[in-house]
Amino acid sequence: MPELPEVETTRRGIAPHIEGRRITGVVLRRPDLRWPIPPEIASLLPGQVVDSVERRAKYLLLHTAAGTALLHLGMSGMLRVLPGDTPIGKHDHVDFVLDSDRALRFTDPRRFGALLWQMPGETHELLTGIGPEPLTDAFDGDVLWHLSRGRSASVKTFLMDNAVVVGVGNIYASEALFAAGIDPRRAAGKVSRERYARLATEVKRILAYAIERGGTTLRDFLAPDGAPGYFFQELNAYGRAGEACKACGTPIRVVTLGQRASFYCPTCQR
DNA sequence: ACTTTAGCCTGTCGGC
DNA sequence: TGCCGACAGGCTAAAG
Repeated sequence: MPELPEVETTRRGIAPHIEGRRITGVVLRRPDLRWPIPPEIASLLPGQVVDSVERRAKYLLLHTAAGTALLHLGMSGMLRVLPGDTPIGKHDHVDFVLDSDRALRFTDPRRFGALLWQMPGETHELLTGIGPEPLTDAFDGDVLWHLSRGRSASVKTFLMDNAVVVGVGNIYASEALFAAGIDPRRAAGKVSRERYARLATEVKRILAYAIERGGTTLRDFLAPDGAPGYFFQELNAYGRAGEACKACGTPIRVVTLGQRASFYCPTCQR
């Protein structure tokens, strides 16, 4: 399930093959993803050169002079650059045919992903009102502290709120709270300024390290070149219920917070 | 007006 | 072998 590091890994994998290339055709095999694919993509995109591939939150943005294609991988989405004659699989929903005799192929078994369109100068409404990028200076402990005052939701649910900071999903929220020594069940409004500073630092450190390691592979995720992510081996809390805490040996516990499984060490996290 | 919660979308997997 | 429930992330609508 792609979170920010997996989307960034995907961006870095496809960008060298996409940027500066011309899209010669678009094949839409299934228009019914998370939202319907805007049909104008099939007419506007062919002939366009991809100027750059950007990531904002968990969206990938393919910029062209005619507009920008927004791609979201959902839970099971994958983007790969393949030889143009690669046989079509059951869940291969979109091909962007390139002038390099290859194709950028979007595969998504569960179809929670999306392909949307943004005209030049516009910002898609899904990208408005979302929080700062966690790996920029716009995100720090004071942002968390200020926004959290008076909030009764758990600090983990708060950290996963896209209006607070983007790209921190279930896996990395659990890991960052473990690293910061904060109990995920604690009310967001009752976490101190000092502890939020630590939390923001850990969010940045863990996301950056996960990107360096090629993301976390759980179930479906593979980088565009087919390589698995190796951050999985570094998980200290996520998915380790009943296993010994790597720091103190206490069994890791799991609770449900905001409809999400949340893993923590009852000794190290307070 | 804002925060929080519940529901929905779909395929896979484990258990019986 | 086949069925059923649980689960996954993130957006939306409803509730508080």
